[in-house]
Amino acid sequence: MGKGEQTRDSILDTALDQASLVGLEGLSIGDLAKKTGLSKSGLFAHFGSKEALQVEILRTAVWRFAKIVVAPAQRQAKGIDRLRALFENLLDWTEMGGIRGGCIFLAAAVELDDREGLAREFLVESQLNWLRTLTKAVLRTVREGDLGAGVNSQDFAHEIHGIYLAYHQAKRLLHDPGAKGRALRAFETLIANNR
Amino acid sequence: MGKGEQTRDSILDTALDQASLVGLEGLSIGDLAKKTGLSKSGLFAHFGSKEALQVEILRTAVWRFAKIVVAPAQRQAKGIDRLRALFENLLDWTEMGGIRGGCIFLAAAVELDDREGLAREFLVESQLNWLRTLTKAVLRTVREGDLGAGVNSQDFAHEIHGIYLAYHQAKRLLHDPGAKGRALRAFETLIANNR
DNA sequence: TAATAAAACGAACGGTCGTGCTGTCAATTC
DNA sequence: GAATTGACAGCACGACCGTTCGTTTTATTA
Repeated sequence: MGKGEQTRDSILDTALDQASLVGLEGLSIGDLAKKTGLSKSGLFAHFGSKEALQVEILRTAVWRFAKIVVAPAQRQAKGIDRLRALFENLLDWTEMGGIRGGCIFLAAAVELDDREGLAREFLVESQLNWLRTLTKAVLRTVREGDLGAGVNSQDFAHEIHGIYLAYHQAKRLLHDPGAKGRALRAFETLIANNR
Repeated sequence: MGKGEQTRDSILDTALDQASLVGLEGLSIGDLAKKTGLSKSGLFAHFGSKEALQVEILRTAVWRFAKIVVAPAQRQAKGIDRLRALFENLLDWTEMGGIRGGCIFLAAAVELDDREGLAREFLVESQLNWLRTLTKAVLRTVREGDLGAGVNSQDFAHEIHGIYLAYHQAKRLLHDPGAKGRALRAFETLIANNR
């Protein structure tokens, strides 16, 4: 790995963390340069535009998400175990990934939903991809017999996603200590109601 | 109502809409002045600081939410009808309220969750208040016999909230035309599973 | 209608924003 | 070890940021 690539990666590490705190738009190149010990123009040259930087931040996040949430779950037996692993990994993925400001995909979702451009397009594709992964895991769980044959896998995936969203907000905005317990409970109830 | 108050209200109408599009921080006073036909300093004098303006925007949103979502539901019979009215009003409240950028409480939640200050405090109080309203409606539904006695009203309220969050994201980020149908289905399934 | 108070304006403040351009220094390649 | 490429710094740009000030216009009250 050449020098440039190395610097670029360390910029993106810092940028991801920072963007989770202040948002993709709120993030400033000057501030990021200060935090990484580079000059503003030196940092800027790595990406060429702020939008490109934002896309790369999202790409970094996707990569980390895959490593922390998806990959370990694939090592579980297909069916309910794998689905549960996906969900439980999801709950802690930002902490595991060293991201202080919470799930950047949720932050970006509300920040970009009215904008247009490459960052939005990349985010939409990522989210669709995640929902597909979740849906597929549900479908396999049905096939394994751990969920009833009448379960609509897509609806089910969205319900799991909703539990995550509520959990995330309760934890990060309301500082609700019961958030995680409630999320786990909601997940198990959802499973139990659809056996 | 004096002239000042009148102007202030029309500023807040525009500001609420704009903040829903670009966020509470992304909103700029100069741009807002242009859109309302005022000078920057003239507008600024109404609030004294940007943070105060943000709080007033949230207050405006709360007021409108109460009028569109909560008040009509109170005219329904207590129990399942009222709970359902709350949920269904919730799904369309931003369109009904003439807010183009989606639910500002969700946008503000991810924007403010790492900040501190009056805006964050106001938002937390608002969200807790909404969850209490929802919880109370669930509790009454249990008492009316439309939900089983074993239902944990607080958990139940959070699950409804989660359905809303997933719906909102699917609609606004993914432009999923099936979002509303799925949300209504999820709600009814949740009710049916807890009778 | 005159006196008073409220509302809005215009200009300017110090800062920061994203983005160029030019030069220099260091790393890679021959 | 020289030549070439790439990484980064320094400086400047025009634009816009939130905020303050003193002044002028408009609305309210006596």
